[in-house]
Amino acid sequence: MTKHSISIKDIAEATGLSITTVSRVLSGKAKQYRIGKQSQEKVREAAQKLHYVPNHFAANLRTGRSGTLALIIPSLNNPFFAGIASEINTELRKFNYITIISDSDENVETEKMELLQLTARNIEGLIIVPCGDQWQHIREIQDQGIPVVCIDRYFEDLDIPYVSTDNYEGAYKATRHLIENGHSRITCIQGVQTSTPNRLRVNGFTDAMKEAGFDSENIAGDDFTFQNGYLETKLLLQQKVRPTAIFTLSNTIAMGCVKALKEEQINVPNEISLITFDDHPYLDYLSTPLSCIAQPVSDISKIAVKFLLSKIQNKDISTSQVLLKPSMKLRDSIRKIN
Amino acid sequence: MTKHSISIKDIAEATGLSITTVSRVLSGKAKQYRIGKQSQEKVREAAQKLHYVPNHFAANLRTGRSGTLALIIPSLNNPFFAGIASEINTELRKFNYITIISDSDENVETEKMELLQLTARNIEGLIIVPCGDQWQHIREIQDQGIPVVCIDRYFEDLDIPYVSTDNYEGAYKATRHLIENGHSRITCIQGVQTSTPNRLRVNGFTDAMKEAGFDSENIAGDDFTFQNGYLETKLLLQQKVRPTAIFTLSNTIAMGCVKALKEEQINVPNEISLITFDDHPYLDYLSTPLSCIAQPVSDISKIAVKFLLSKIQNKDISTSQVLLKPSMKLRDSIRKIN
DNA sequence: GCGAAATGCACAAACGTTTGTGCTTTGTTT
DNA sequence: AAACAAAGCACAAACGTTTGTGCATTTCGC
Repeated sequence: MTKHSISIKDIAEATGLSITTVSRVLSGKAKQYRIGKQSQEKVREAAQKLHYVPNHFAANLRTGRSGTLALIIPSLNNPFFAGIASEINTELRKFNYITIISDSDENVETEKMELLQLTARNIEGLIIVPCGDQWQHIREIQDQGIPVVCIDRYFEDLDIPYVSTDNYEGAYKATRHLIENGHSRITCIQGVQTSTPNRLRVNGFTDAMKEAGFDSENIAGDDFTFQNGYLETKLLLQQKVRPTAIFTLSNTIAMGCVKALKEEQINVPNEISLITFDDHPYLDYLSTPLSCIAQPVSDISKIAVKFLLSKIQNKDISTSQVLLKPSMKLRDSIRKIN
Repeated sequence: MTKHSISIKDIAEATGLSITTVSRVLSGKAKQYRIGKQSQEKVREAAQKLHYVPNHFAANLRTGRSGTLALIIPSLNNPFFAGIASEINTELRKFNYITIISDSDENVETEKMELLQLTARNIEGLIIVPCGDQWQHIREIQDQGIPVVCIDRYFEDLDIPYVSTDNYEGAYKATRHLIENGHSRITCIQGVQTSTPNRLRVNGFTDAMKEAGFDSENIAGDDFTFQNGYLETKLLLQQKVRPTAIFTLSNTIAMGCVKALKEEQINVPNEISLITFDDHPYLDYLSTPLSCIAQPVSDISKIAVKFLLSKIQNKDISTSQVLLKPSMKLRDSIRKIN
């Protein structure tokens, strides 16, 4: 019904003050520009009564600041990323920012498109879980003066800030745990090989295996997907000598693996032990509750937000790079063998 | 590095054409305003070379159209809603809209705050899963001329369009299925009582029970949460006469229920059968794969988008209200008893 | 070749804010 | 009472687009 949404001009007319004054009161600059108490009161009252809603577009056109931050993740359907999104969304709201969440669908081209769209909307900062090994377009954003923070996946040796898990240690710990339980034929099902986290996780795995004097070459797969986990496990089970344990490098891979194991009627952990990267509430209720390396999702998100905001405010361009310690959650998916 | 992001003015200078012409070419109005082929070419070339990125703020200030739609859901952490969000996000991108996803955290006040924020950003439409039984603020948005579509949860007898599942039928079917398998002592664990879907689901349950001549009063709980499912199941198990089957009205409730059953070492389905509303990939891999009433999430999302877009384009204010048929997915959580 | 129609483009206003600057009024100091 | 500082406010430009209108120039029918 409201034909024309009301502007500060309307408030100016209603109060008999100037547009300037109204703007200054409403944007909290009253003190700075010495607007009298009474005028302030009048303005606020009128704004209330007229249901004034500021037009961000006009304000942002003028100031260049959009009050909008962007979050790009590979997939909202992945509970791990959904968790991050939720956390970051609520965290940023506390600081009066609105977050535009984009789903790159694990596709670098989509990621680039999104990024273009987002810059057109003058985002003031970006938190991104890059979905490929390309970083030029991300770096470009940063070079345009827009603060960027990578989370989960990141690029080593680049001056883009990141906060992630100590993937090497997580994988090393998981592998050690399997070894300590008597396993020596362990297969690792990995994700995208070019991604840093995957590389580090694989390193953790192979180092632990080598240290123990075991074959560290049993690495299969090439994608952080359900399908990959499923297929690779299927293949694995057709070998003459099966592994005694599988280490999957993500929750999606793990679920595919579980599906394959179930289809082949392999009992976990009696026939094959299983441990995975990433935690999820559901893991507790699977037919065999799955042991895992849990990433500190909440901390990662909060620190990423902190980095981003401090960069936005201080224009502090020092590169901050942090790795948080993962924790191991033991459930019932690992059997001790002699 | 790029000191000052380049505008159509820069392109105008580069090409020797006027700002007007550049604008018209770039916004696809070249034909309409009879801009010559050559000029068009020059403009596009320059835009390319200068890496022109349009400033939405300016454009939107002028046109009033923001290219932004909003989606409000109760929780990104709920895979059911995350799925909807993902679907809608990608669907809307196809139409060159950007979606702002907001998480109301199952809190009406937050929902209202979000909505206010969003109107300030001139959203052109809203898809919402309302988290309470309050509708005034939503209705207000619609009255402002902004198309609104409710999904999943909605308000009966109101002229706000919605697309959801036929909750009554889903619940009725689930209950019938239990009854046909010999169950008569069935407890239903419900969610928020004031919500329409919950009410209809309960109706479906009680109608099926009454029809069969069974006690239809065994309804517990009051929240769509894990905790509620957990607690109510715990209480349930302390009764002298336990139900032979449980019907949970959401995936979150189901998981809480599963946790409680597991703690009390109740075997599903041997001791108690279980069926739930909402599907999820994980359900297949639980210790007992859970039978469920699956909602057509993808269809719901797509139809909602369709409604919204048609309303935006045609300013068609006819109220569209649709209920889609749910499907029953049988897994291994229901035991046939004599 | 003449008038009319079609083609190709530019002027300038407008969208709703923010903000540097400057004008008036009031208060304070001597 | 003169001089000056502080308080309180308004003017007007600017942000980067879009768009109604109008002025040239070309094309065409005859």
